[in-house]
Order: sequence, then C-alpha cells, then structure tokens
Amino acid sequence: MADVAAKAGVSRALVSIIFRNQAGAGRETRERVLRVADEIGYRPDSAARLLARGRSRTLGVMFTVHQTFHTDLITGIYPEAERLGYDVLLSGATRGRSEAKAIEALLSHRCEAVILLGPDADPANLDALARRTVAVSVSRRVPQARVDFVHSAEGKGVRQAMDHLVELGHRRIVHIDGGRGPGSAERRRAYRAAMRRHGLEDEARVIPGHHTEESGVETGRLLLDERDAGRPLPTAVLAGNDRCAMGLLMALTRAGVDVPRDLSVVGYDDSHLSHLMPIGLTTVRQDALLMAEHAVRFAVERLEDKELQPREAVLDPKLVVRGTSGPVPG
Amino acid sequence: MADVAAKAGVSRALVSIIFRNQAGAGRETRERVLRVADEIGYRPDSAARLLARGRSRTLGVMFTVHQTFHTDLITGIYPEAERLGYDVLLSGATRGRSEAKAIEALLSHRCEAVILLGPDADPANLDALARRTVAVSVSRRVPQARVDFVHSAEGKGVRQAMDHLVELGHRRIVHIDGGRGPGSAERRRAYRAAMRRHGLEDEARVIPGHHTEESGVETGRLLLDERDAGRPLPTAVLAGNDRCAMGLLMALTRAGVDVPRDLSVVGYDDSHLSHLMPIGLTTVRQDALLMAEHAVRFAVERLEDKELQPREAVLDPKLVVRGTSGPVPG
DNA sequence: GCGCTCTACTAGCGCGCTCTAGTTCGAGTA
DNA sequence: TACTCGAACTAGAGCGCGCTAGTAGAGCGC
Repeated sequence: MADVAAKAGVSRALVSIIFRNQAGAGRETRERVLRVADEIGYRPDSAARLLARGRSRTLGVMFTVHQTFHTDLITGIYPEAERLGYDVLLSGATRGRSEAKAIEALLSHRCEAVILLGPDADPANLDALARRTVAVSVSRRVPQARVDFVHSAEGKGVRQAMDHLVELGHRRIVHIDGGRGPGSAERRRAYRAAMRRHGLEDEARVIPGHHTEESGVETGRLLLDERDAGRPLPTAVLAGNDRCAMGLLMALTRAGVDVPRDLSVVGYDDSHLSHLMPIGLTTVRQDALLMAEHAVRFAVERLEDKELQPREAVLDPKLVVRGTSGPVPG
Repeated sequence: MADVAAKAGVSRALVSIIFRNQAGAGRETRERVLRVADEIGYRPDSAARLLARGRSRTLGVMFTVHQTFHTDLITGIYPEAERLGYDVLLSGATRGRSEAKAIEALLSHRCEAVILLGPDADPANLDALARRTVAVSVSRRVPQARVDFVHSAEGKGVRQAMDHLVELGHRRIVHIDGGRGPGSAERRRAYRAAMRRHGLEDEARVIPGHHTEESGVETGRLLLDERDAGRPLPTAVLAGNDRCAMGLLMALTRAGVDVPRDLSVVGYDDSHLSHLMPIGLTTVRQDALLMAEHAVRFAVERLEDKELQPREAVLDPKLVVRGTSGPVPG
C-alpha cells in the first residue's frame, strides 16, 4: 500500500480511502491510484483491514457436505450475504470432521456470526457457542440455546402431503423416519396426527430411517422382503426427505414396482434432486432460497443491533405434486 | 491479551509465548496464565496473529456445490491439511456465483494457496491467478498456467471399462459426453480409441451431454425415443460420470428397460452415489482420497519451497464392477 | 568471589491497514 | 477584499499479536 501511495504520489490514507470506495478523493486521482495499484499487483490485505477496523463482516456457514438440501441453501446464502455487504465462509462437516471442529474453524477465522445448517450438536455446546457469538440454526430447533431459528412448518407440510395421499384413496401409508435428522421429530408427529385425523391410526407405521439414499434403499428392501413374506406393500410412502425417497424409488423401481401405479412416494425438501426423475418427485417444497435469506438476515440484523433477541422464522412449505403420486391401485 | 497479562502479572510477550505453546515459560506461570485467560474468556485473535507473523497457514478450496465428486474430494482434503498443520477454507461456485468470485473470496481471506476442484475458468485467468499464488487444479488440465495438476489417467480408466464391456460381448456401445466437464475430452478420445482398437469404429457414437443427472435423463429419453422410432437401443452406455449414469438409469428403469439385462451402464468417478443403487453402479473408481491428499501435498510443498516447480500427479483409476453391467442381451 | 551458562521473563518495534483530526487550497459570498 | 466553506488530501495513532534482542537472577564450577 505504501508502494502504491509513493508511486502515485499520494498518501497512504488516500489510497485507503480509494480502496474503500469512500468519498473524499478526486476522480482523476482515484483513477491514477487504481491504475498504479493494478500495475504493482496490489490487493488490500484483509487481515490487516480486519484488525484495523475491528470487524470482519464475514458470516460463517457450517454445513454437511453430502446433504443436497444444504447445497441448495448455500446457493441462497451467497447472494443475500453479498447484498448486505457480508462475506461468506464455508466449513463442512464430514465423516472424520465433526461439527464442533467445523464451527471452531469458522470462529478462528473471525466470522462474526455462524449459520448452522441442520446442526446435530449437543444443545449445551450450541448454547456455549451462542454466548460467544451470533448463531442461527436452520432446520433444527434448539430451545435450550440463544440462537435464531429458521425452519419450515413441518406439520403443515406433512399434513398437505397426507391429505393429498388420502384424497387419492390411500389408506396404507407408511412413513420413513429421519432419525435424528432436523425436522424428523416434527414430521413424525404430524404423520401420526394426520393418520389419526383421517381415522387411519390402525394403519399408521413409522419405519426408522435416516435422511440418506441408503436409508431409502434399505427400507425398499425391507418392504419387498415383507411382501415376499406375505405382507402387502403399503400403497403410499411418505419419506423422511428427498434423498431417502430417491433411494426408495431406486430400490422399488428396480424390483419392478411401478411408481405411482403400484405405490406412491412423497419426498420432503424439494431439493434439486426432485426434478431429476423423468416423472418428477412429488414432494413438500421447503423454499431453500427464502430460508437462506431469512437466516442471513437474522444473523446480520443481530450483528448490527446487539440488543435484538433471537427470532424464529417459520416458512410455509408447499406440496408440489409431480409424478410419483397417484391414485391407490385397484 | 493485555488484560490477561496484567491480571496474571506477566508481560504480554509471555502470554504470547504460552499461547503459541513455545518453550520459555515456567510450568507454574503457564498454568496461571491459561487459567486467567479462561476466566476472562480470552481467545487469540487470528487476524492479528496472521498480520504479525505474515502467514496464514490456510488453504483455500474452490468447488462446485452440486458436484458430488467434489464433496468426496473435500472429505479427503480436510484430514490431510490438518495433518500438515494447515487450515482449510471452502468457497463454493454456484449458479449466480462464478468461480472467479469464489476464488477472489479465498484470496481476500488470505489463503496462501488455492486448490481448484474441476475449475472451468478461462486459462488466461487461471494463469494470472497462478502468478499471484500457489494454485492446484484437480481434474482439469490447464497447460497454459503454472499450476499443479492432479488427475486420474482418464485413458486407462476408459480403456478398462471398454475392455470390460467388449469382453461381455457388447458392440453397440454409446458414450455420453461430459461437455466442457473436467476430463471429458480425454474420456471421449479414449472411448473412440477403444472402439477403434476393438474394430468397432462403425458403432462408435458420442452423444453430447454434461456431468449432471439431468443430462443422463435427457439422453435416456433420447435413446428411448429413437427406439420407438425403430433404431435399436445400444447394448451398453459409458456415461460421462456417475451423476449422468444415475440420471440415465432412472430414465431407463422407469421405462421398463432392465439394467443390466437389456442394457449395461458404466459410470465414472465412483462417487458415493455409486453404492446407492440396490445393485450398485459399475464405474471407474477415481480415488478421491488419494487425489485430495496429492492436491494438498502439492500446495503445501510449494508453499514451503518457493523454488519448486508445479508438478503433475496421475493416479491410476480402477474399474469397479458392480451390478449395472452384464453380458450382452440375447 | 568471579565469570559463566541457562532459564524465565520483558521492552518495544512492526505487520498493513482504518480512522480521527487535522491542513491546504480554490471557489463562492457579502 | 476578506471571509467562509467544502472538497481533496495528509499525519499519525492504534488495531492485537509475533518476534528479536535484551535483562534479571539462579545455579554452577573453580
């Protein structure tokens, strides 16, 4: 920076002003300085900038690398953060790299706030985190911690899906659980409630699972084995999420089960996977873009006004009927 | 830090020494300082630390959020970087956020080197980047730029796949191209060469596509339409990558085509998708872990020895035969 | 008692930037 | 002409740490 200043014949302060796009520099000088900087190959050093102004204007995002819905969220986080003048740093949790480690990395890189996508950490740890910094949880409610919370109204989504299936004449509707996955508990509860409301409690069945393709494949196998053992297939399955629905579809289709003629499948998320199948996956749309925007806004607003209390945003999901759901067979 | 020093009754320098785990502090003092720091809630400020020592020991990774193989690579990058004492920062390219922007973000966060996963940027830009910093390209060769390069021997992989198919009796083998995707050109060439080598040049057919599920679905539709118009289906398809193979499988299976009885499908990458299908995808395994390790090591070694020239690592891929390939029908 | 070494510690500069409180100068105003 | 005012620019402190060069004092052999 000193070099640029010297070569352009101005003070360092003016160079600083120009690079911050601040008023107070003549048009001509501005251009000259920028040209010189370009020649020298000067780029402002963010570490020093950070240190000097005491703020990083950076948001950290913790996500799980293999969750497709997270990548959809990230796609929405970037533009909204940029709009508000913030940088985004990503830190992935993988097998072999815990969420705690991922979060630690973000903090040590001076993120002012962290956005956690479907965190699975111990609530106590999250609370400790929330005391140190501004934190936003997406998809997972953590009542014990002072965090903002963005999610969709799981109950409403499941209810729409169930009403849709019942309207199509389905009664033997099975739910594949999402285990400890974010939103699973709510979805499970809503499934049970819907079955009860439609007078189908005797048919209600929750099969334990996860939010992964593997889980869908396994459940598919299980159902097929049961069929071979004499128990009829359900006529509809409400999967824990889209990935699970995908796995299930692959397993069933592979075995000659025609979806939706023989069996209907409904997913959850409307991640970009849903459009892939030639017939399209009927699923409950969580608006990733909108969720991302809320998460970013919550974080930023709490950064700018420290008195603000953590908030909760509940977005209405919407059933998207595509090709994997149809009238009950027969 | 000054507070800690004051409260513990020592100098700031000693606190610094203790927090860097350096020799030169008494055991007793060390404990006292750490205790005091904990009470105050002091955490070393990485921006200042960075500024003072002039090195960040941070690697930046640019990836495409929706590419499953990239997430596999990331899973391998983290542990290797940690082993070598480096931090990792992720920056994703998405629709609406170009690679250039993603890379810019990494640099401005003071990454000492950038690892680019399947970069699709203009070679000239990459070269400009390579002059500014240490850069490693994974999967995509950029001969014009001073970057390290890690890839698998596409030719060998394709050859193994083709030999496998020909051994099974296939002759009408189609290749779905990966467009501008990394490795596509090499795979296409190797496909053509293999067809020629087996005396099948008349049967050779390259269908333009991309490294996405959508592309697989589209190609599936195309092939089915052609079949309905009287042109026989190929007996085997070599897809551009696993995602493409997945899309193809969904489209075909959906239409009642039995894989592998009626048609064999071979993917490329062995991303975690490959294990999902009940029968498993026959694919060419690129060892993501090993590729990740090489990429990290190249970057780090060039950082520690500035004289080092960019290098190239070619890893041998390996055909993994699973359930989607079988003898030619009839 | 002396010089020597070794451990434990400290003073203070500098990393590259931002920001406050100025100074300079030319144009506008009474 | 004398004064004000705003735009353009500058000096220099300070952000929180790392590091070099140094000091104080204890322990040791002779």
